Amino acid sequence: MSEFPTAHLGPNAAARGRMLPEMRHAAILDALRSSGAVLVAEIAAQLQVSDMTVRRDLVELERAGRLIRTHGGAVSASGSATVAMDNEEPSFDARLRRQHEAKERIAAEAATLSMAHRTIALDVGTTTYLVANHLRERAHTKVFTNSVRVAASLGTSQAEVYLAGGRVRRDELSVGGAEAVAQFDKLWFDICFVGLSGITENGLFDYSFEDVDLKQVYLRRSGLKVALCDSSKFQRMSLVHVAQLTEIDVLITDAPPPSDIVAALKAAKVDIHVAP
Amino acid sequence: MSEFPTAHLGPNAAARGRMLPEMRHAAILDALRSSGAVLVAEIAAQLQVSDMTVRRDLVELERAGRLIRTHGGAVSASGSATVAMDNEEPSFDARLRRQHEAKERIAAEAATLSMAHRTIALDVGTTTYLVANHLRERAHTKVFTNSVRVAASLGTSQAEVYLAGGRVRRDELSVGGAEAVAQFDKLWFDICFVGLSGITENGLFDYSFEDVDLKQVYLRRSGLKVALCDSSKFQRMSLVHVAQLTEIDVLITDAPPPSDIVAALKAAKVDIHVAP
DNA sequence: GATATCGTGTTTGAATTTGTTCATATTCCT
DNA sequence: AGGAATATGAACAAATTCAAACACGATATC
Repeated sequence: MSEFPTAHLGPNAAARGRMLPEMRHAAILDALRSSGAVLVAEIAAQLQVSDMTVRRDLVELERAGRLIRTHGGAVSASGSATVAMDNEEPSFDARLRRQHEAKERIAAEAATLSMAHRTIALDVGTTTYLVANHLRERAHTKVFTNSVRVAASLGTSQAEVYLAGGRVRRDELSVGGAEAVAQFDKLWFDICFVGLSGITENGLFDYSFEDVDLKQVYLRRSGLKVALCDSSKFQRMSLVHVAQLTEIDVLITDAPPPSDIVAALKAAKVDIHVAP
Repeated sequence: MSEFPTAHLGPNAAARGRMLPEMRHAAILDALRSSGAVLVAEIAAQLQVSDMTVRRDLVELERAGRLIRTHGGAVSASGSATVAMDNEEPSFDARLRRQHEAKERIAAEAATLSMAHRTIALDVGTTTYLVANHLRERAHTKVFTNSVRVAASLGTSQAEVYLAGGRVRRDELSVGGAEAVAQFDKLWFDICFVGLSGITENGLFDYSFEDVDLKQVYLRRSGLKVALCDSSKFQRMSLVHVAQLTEIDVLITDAPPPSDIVAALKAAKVDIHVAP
């Protein structure tokens, strides 16, 4: 950490010396993560800056949605769940915002489609994460996933959650590896929802080869195989080929795909759901 | 600090210093959850504020529908639940606030102790969660856990995280079950940190029988077995007996335990670390 | 090298919160 | 019932906290 003497008050006080705003922000969020609330005066003393500076930091952090300001300090955002789930995560957050409305429509449609099923497999990804939010009130439903985010989100809901075990991928917070595959390959799901990063007439693609193994497990071990794919991903290939079009039963998207993809999907007997 | 020792009334006096209104609200609701009813004077003494302030808090909380005010205090809103169950486990957030400073000191000590080790097993719980925050910068370290919270927290850090697979327990977000046990029982950890909810000369105790299986795995499969236990848990038994004192190597706590526990620990050859 | 820009600290007055006092209302006890 | 004891709420005072405006220094830009 810091090579300054420190040795002050506080558990990990980065004191004295010039300090970049980002370091202060990190310190504030760190304190918030461990105690759920911070006080302006306390932070100011610990970081050796004026109250006003701390307040300006808090304003900025609040605008970014990382905390909620109150009189005298701030409390943790996202309720006070302290799951550190909604923290920066540049990639995931950025992707979540991108095409958000389309993804939300797709997620709602997916939730409707899942109504009749009791064991649901949920892949990793932003769209599937939004699907999870729709399943919160669903009692007597078992959700199987390899996404730590989905597990954390549904961990406070009615649904029963089963998480695959194994190595946790950084940032994406997905679980992968042979162990996870073996664990889920023994099961059978009524329906699965698989996220994608690209679709062409040649099949389905994703950028992370670490997550592909489990996508294939979901597709192999489910009664109804549903792919979720917003319109920005049409005609895009990515790093890894996940599956052929014939390997899915339903594609949920937000706009009609180009005609060649439609033709290929028809040939593969895939239902196309365009979310309203 | 220029205040009283404060450690007189209440099992967990979260007093001292300034306090955000939100923290008071949380404390009130927490007390309400565990005992079903609260008294104005009691809360005021415990939080070191005037009665009037407590009343204003209660007015606010009543308007929000979180409780029902009575003469002299308030009772729980959703009357049905909250029957003063002592074996009931309070919410994660409530436990995180309770004895927070002590837990943070324990966590820092645990982090220091873990320095020399490369594969670390981290149990579920608030104290172990705080330990995780100290491991964020630790590269080339593998952390094994059954806590979704720990995995989410460390998922954006330098450390490598391995999560056990299985059923996710509601609220606590811990993974449990035969699958998880089998998965970790094949491994060997350099050091493990196990959280507790009680310790007596007869051994270690915990609220949740669902989490005990994995605690025992950690203790069975680790080179150095470390228990984390703040001083409010001395002489307290809980639902489940986790292990004998002889089954751990180190106990980290925040204050010297009562003499009979010390004697029993000495007999069991357990190192006692009192975090400064 | 001069100027603009950004971040920070200080001052000031306003807004919010908290503590205190004192009538009034409620509960408890005999 | 009556009356003592206590809780309550309104009003006010004191203490904090907030935010806008300005000043200062450092860095960036031309």
